[in-house]
Amino acid sequence: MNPALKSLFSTNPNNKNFKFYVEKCNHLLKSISSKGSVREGTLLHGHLLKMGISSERYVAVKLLIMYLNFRKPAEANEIVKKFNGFDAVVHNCMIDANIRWGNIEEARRLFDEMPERNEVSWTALISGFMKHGRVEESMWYFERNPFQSVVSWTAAISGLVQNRSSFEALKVFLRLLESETKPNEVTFTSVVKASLELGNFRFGMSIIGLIVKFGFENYLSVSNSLITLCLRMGEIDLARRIFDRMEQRDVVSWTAILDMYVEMGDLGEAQRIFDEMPERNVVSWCAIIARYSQKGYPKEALKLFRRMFEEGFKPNVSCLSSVLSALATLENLRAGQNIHAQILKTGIDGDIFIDSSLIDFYCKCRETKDGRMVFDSITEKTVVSWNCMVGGYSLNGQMEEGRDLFDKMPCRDNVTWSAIIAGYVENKEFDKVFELFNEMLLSGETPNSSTFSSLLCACASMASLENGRNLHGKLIKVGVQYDVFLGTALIDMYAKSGDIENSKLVFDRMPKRNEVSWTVMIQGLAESGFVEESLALFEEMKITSSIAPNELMLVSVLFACSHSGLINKGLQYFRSMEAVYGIKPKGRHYTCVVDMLSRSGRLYEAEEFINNMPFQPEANAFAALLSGCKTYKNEEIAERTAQKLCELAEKGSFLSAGYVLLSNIYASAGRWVDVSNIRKLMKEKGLKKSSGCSWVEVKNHVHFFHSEDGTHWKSPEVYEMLELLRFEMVQ
DNA sequence: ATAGGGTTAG
Repeated sequence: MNPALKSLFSTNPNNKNFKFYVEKCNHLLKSISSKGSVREGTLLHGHLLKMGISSERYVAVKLLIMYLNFRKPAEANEIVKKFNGFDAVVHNCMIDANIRWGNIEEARRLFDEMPERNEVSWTALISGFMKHGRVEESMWYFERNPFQSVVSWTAAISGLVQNRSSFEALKVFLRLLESETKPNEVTFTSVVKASLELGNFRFGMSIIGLIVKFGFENYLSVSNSLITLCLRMGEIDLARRIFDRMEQRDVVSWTAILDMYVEMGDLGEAQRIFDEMPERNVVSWCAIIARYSQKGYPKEALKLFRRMFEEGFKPNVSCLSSVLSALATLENLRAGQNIHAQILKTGIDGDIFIDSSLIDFYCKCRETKDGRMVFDSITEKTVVSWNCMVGGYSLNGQMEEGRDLFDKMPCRDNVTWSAIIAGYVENKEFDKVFELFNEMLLSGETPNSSTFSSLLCACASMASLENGRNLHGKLIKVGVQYDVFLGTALIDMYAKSGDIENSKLVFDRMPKRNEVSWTVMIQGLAESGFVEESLALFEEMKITSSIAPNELMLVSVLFACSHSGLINKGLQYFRSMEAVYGIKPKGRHYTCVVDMLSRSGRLYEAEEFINNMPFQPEANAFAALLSGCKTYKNEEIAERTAQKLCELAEKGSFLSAGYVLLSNIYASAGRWVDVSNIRKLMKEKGLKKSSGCSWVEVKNHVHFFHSEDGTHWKSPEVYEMLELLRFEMVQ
């Protein structure tokens, strides 16, 4: 039993300390009402009845509040009867409770029937409508409130912020200043949050002046919100100064500063702060786990999750959804299934955040069926749950299912559009990509940096410079926030479309670069023929950044070496791969080396290199060697290589390009019998020389032209036009 | 009436 309750029961009050005793009861009532159990409350109520103090007016009010908190309307009504009907206080309690229970209309009815309303009644209704997203009605009451205290002003301001109307909130705040009502610390925390939501840092900074003027700079809540504001503004030093200067700090202050270090990627310092925190609660645990998961450190997030258990904290709903998100990133199906089972067992299922995380988790683990099962089980789906499912299908290339859901969605946001567009990009259905983009614009949805990165990726795949440039212009016009993803997509688009100058320009101007940005730039330079620059950039990266070389960069580096005849340098890079960078060379790297040696005529070395490979070489490696044999007219090695290629062909792991190359070599040596044998072989296997293909875009529609099979649906017109042009040119 | 924590797109 509750020890405080036990001690109360064992005390016998006398006349002298009776007042103190009632005080004690009152206090306990309050504490049980907010965090106790119904049983404790009923016990205490019984005791108060016995002692004859339950009819003391303020005790009775507390009892009423307690029963309302426990959502026991019958018991609450019993108490109300004792008041001989409703008075303002009872009315206000009932209004408050009904708002919490979602019965806003009942609250309004109670308000209307009040003979005399006070400030509390008005404020309850104003904030009640705000909580239910009914901003206009709330403001209607706000404007007619005869009392207009700081509290109702603040209720309106914070309500507007909650309803994503921060601009309106700031306008109300300015009116408040003109009205000569003094704002308080709650007002300031709300106003700071408003400028944070708006991203209006200038306003935020001027708020700091007002805070000092009104003397609230030493308030804990004000300082905490200022720290968050400074962090989001990038004023890290200022945030740290405010934190250091605070006389007292609470979990919120510590969590905010911890957040900063995770944000900066300084995990060591974050860990240190976390260990140093004088106090940790479930929220701070959840905060750090969530942040690690969001910032791309899923393994660390899971480690912390385990530690949280060890230290005796029980994860709550928000913590579990972060953990599921981390497991989704790691594609750890087993662990996620365990958590899913735990969730079902403890009966905390049915949370929309958890369910959305589960959908995403199953889809990322390629189990779209399980994801769909969770999705179908949700009775009240949100945009996010829809997005998870549509995105899940997109991710797995199930575009038909994805499109089907997309069309059925009751409302879409820019994540929805981005998800489906990304799916079509991944699936290389580029005409659909631009079709949907136009539809998106028509629907009035504003594309963001994510949407644009997908579109630019499509342009890069099509080497469509014109389209890419248009998009670049459009995204400047829309005022999209630049981020690493978008910058990288631009670099890639320009590089793959052959405009290496602009590619470099974007790269140089990026304030922050990640591994992909460097990879894409190094690759772009190498493949555009700027091999020295590519190699120089690779070296620069090793010295000036904290990014480690990766597999893809080394493919580019080796490619650059082989195309500029830097054989020895290339071989050196190849050898240092495992020894220095700790990257195990893959087939592609070996192929680059074979290519390097073959191009320079070191055919015997190349052959030996292939023979000594620790695993099955790529067909392309033989092709590269064959190509060298053709250039340097070495039929002996060509013969042996051809033999190997044929063996590969038997196993079925062979490309048609290899056959074509082989037949070309025989042809150039005049060995027509062999040529026809290969052609026959290709026919038997149903292989076709992959046909040439080119395309143009007209009005955002991509038209393909294939060299062999396909005729474009407007071919006759195209040829007619060509004939016309030729005729005019000849004249 | 207020501050710190949750799910989705690249």
